[in-house]
Amino acid sequence: MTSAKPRGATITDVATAAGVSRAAVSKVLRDAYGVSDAMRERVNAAMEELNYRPRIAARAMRGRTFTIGIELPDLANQFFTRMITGALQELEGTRFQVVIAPAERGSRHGLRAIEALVDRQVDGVIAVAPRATPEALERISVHAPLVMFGRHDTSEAYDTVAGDDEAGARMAMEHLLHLGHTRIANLTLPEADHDLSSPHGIRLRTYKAIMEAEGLVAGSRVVHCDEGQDAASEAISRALERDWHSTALFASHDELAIGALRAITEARHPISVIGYDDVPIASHPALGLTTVRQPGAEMGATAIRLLMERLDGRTEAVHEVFEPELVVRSSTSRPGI
Amino acid sequence: MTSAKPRGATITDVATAAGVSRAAVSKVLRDAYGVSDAMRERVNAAMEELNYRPRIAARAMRGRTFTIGIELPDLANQFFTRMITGALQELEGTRFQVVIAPAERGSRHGLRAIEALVDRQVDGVIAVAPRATPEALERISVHAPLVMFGRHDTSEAYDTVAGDDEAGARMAMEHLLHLGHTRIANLTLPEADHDLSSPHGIRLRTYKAIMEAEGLVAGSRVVHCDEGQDAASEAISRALERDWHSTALFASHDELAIGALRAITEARHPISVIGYDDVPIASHPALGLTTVRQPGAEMGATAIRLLMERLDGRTEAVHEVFEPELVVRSSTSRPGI
DNA sequence: ATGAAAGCGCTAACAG
DNA sequence: CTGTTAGCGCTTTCAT
Repeated sequence: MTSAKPRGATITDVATAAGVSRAAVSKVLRDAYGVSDAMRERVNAAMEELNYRPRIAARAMRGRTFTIGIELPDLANQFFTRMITGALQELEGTRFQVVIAPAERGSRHGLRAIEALVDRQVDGVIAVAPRATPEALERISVHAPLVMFGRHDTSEAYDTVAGDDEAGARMAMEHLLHLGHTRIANLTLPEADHDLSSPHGIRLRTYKAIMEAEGLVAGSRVVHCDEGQDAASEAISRALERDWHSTALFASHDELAIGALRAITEARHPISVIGYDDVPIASHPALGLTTVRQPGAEMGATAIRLLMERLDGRTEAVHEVFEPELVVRSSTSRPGI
Repeated sequence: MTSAKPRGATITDVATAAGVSRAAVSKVLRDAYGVSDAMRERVNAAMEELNYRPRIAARAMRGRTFTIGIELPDLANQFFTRMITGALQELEGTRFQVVIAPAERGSRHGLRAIEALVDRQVDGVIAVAPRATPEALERISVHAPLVMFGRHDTSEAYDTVAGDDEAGARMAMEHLLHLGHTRIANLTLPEADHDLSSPHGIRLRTYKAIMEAEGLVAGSRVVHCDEGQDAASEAISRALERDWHSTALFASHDELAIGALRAITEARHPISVIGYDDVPIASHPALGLTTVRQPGAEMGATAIRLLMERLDGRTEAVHEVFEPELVVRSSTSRPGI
C-alpha cells in the first residue's frame, strides 16, 4: 500500500535508521570482518524495517556482481536445459546468480545477447554461438572471462567446452551402417556449410567423409532447415514429397530429429532416424529416439568451473572435450524401424 | 591479444581519445539532442578504436537499465518457452533486453531468483511463482514493477496475467466425461493442495467439484508428484503397480501428462490422458496429446505490455485473464485411446 | 553545440 | 570495533 514509489531505501537510509555509519551497513551486507553482534542486529532490523535491497549496480562499480551470464541461441532446445542444470548445480551454495540471455531470433550469431550480458556487468559469460567469429569473441573476452560452449577453435582469449563431434557423428553413422542402410540422408542447419568447425559443421563433414569412404556417395543426401522442430518437420515433409530414396536419416541434433520424426510418422514412411544430444524427451517410449548422448550437465558444470578459475586468476586458455556415447532405442509408435 | 586485462575502456578514455568532454560522449551514447555530426563521427571512431562498452551498472545509478527480468520455476517446461517467445517478440525493436533467472531447484517459491533480478536493477519483472505470498510480492513490487504470471489473486501492488483455469479444467473434464469415462484420476503438484488459488489449485478444485457433481467421487483419485516429467512418470508408474482403477487421467499440465504417458505406455495400460497448456511437443503425432491450450505467446506479450504501461506511469493494477481452448488429438503410438 | 561539475549507491582503504 | 572519505562510470542540469 505504499502510495509513493520511493524506488527503495538506500544504504544511507539504513545507516541513519540504525544510527550507524554507511560503512558499517556495508560490512554487515557483505558480512565482512569487524562488526559487533549488537550492531549487526540493529542494522538487520533497520534493513527489514525499510524493505532495503542492496543495489548490485552500485556494488558493480567497485567489484563483482556475482552474476554469471549464459547466452543461448534456442531456449526450446532441451540440451541447453541440461547444460544449465549442471551449471546451476555447480554454483549451488555460492553467492553467484545465473541469468540467461536468449539470442534474438534471426540474429544468427548471438553476439548482441552476449554483449548485453557483458554490458550488464556479469562476472563471466558462457555462450553458445557457433557462428560468431573468433575476433568478435576475443573483443568480448577483454571485458569478461568467456567460456564458449560447443566450439572447436582454440583461441587463447577464451575457454571452450565441447563434445567430440567427429567421434559422435562416426558413432551415429556406424550404427546406421551396421543396420544395413546404404542410402542415408543428413538433416542439418544452414550454418553447417559455412562454419566448418562448428559442431554441426563437423557432424556434416564426418557424415560426408564416411559416406564417401563407404562408397555410398550416390545414396547421400543433405537436407537443410532452420533451427527448431517445426522447421525440421517442414523440410523433411517437403523432401518426402519429392524424390526421397533414403532409408535412414542422421539428424544433426535431437530437436531436428524429433521434428523429422513428426513428418516421417505422419507420412508413414519407414525411415530410421538417429539424433544427437539425447535430450530428455528422446527417451520417451513413444519416440524412442536413438541418439548420441552428450553429457550436458557435466559440460555445464565444467563451463562454470572454468569460469571460476578465470576469476581466480588463470590466464591461459583451456579447451575441454567430452566424449559422446551411442544410445540405441526403439519406439512404440514405429516398431521395428 | 591484449595482454593486460584493463577491464575495458571508460567513457573518460573515449572522451580523451576523441578530444571531447565526457558529457559529449554520453550524449552520443544515448543519441541525445545536441551533437554535431562531426563530433558523433569522432566519438564513434574512438569507441570502436578502444573497444568501448558502456557499463549499464553505472548508468543504472541514474536511470533505467532497459532490462526486463523473467523468473521461471522450471526451464524445462516448454509452456514458458512459448511465453518468452511472446515477450521477446513484443520487445523487438525496443532497447530492452530480457534476462531470465531460473529459480533454484527446491526453492519452492522462486522468491530468491526474483530478488536477484531486482537487486540487479532490472526495470521490471515478470515472474512465475504460484507459491509466493502476496505480502512478499508486494514487498518486491516497491522496487520494480511486477507482473505475476498465472496467479489469480488481485493485489493492487502488481499486475497479473493468467488463464481461466476453472474453464480450462472444466473443458478437460467434460471431454473425458463425454468419452464415457467415470473413473478419472488427477495428477497434480503438491502445491495444488495448499495454494488453492494457484493454477494447479484451481484445476484440482475444479476436478473435484465436477467429480462430485457427477456423482463420481468413488471413481476419483488424486496422485501427487514433483515438477517435471520424470517425477510424474515415477508417480504414475508406482500408482499403476498398486491399486489402479482409473480409465482416464487429467494431468495438471503437459509436462506431467507426458511423464505419465511414459509410464502408461511402458506399462501398456489403456488409459486416456489429457494435459494442459499445449506445449509444442504435445502435437507430435507419436504423442498426440489431447490438451487444453493456453495462448502462451500472447500471454507473454501481454505481460510485457503491462510492464511497459507501469514504466509509463500507470499505478492501478491490471489483471488479465485468457481463455483456454480444448485441443483433441490422437496418437500413433497408442491408437484408439 | 559543447563542457564543467555534481551526484547516483556502494565499497574499500584508512583513521580513530 | 566503528566512522570518514574518496572514488567507481555514467547521466544530467546548467553555464558557456
